[in-house]
Amino acid sequence: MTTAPLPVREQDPLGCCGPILDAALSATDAERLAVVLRALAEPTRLRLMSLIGSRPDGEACVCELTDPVGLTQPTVSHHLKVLIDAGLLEREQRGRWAYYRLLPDALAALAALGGLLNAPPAR
Amino acid sequence: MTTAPLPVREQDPLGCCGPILDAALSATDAERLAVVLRALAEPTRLRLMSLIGSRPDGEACVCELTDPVGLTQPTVSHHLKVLIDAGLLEREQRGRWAYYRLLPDALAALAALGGLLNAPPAR
DNA sequence: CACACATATTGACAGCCGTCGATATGGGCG
DNA sequence: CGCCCATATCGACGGCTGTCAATATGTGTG
Repeated sequence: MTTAPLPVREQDPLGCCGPILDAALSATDAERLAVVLRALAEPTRLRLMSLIGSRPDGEACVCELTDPVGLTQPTVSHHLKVLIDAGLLEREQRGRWAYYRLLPDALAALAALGGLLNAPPAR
Repeated sequence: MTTAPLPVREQDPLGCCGPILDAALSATDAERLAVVLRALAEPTRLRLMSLIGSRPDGEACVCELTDPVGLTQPTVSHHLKVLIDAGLLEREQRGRWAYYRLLPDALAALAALGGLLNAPPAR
């Protein structure tokens, strides 16, 4: 009891935890990762991602998103652009509408991030 | 070619992808997740997390962190506090030094996030 | 071509955030 | 107790960002 064990490391001491925990992140790698995380670290954008991803066909147009998030159309378009620039969404114009879809990386990231919802800050 | 397949969904159409992709995120859940992501969405804080996590004993004190990130001690202390408030780090005072360690959620999150480093934005 | 509709862009403004120097706090040592 | 060292807090400043109203762009329709 004197030493609380490290929760994951011990099971697989050599390289189980991905590049971030094996060696210190370089400044450029940290910036690259931060670009993606900055895009996700905003409640509205998280909801947009979730709204798009939870559609049965996996896509949505702007007009279907403004209402659920309760913001103006320009603001929603702005957020979608941020997500596209981060490499998380793709845009496809079909007729008058623009359809947005999650890219594979985004799917993986959101699936992984879901785990954080079950564990509120450990006070 | 006409329809690019969704990369993950098709393998397991019902609930494979965690809570975020199964149903639209509520405003409060989005805010809860954003709190954690805001803390991680900063290059310096990512490097601090990585530096701490990649230590052989899984912990580090402030004096060991200021040099690698190249910032002043107050700034590093500030970042560490942000990470603690987000429930990602724990602090233990031992003698004159304060040792920081990654919490289990942080370990899981960083391990998952590592995947994003291999895939630059899909232009 | 003129119009209507969906979306994108622009410009402005308020609030948040990363950084620093200066200073306070807190623990060990003589 | 008085000093030193490690860390935390404070106050200030500049830059970034989320939001909106107004307007521009683009796409189908009559």
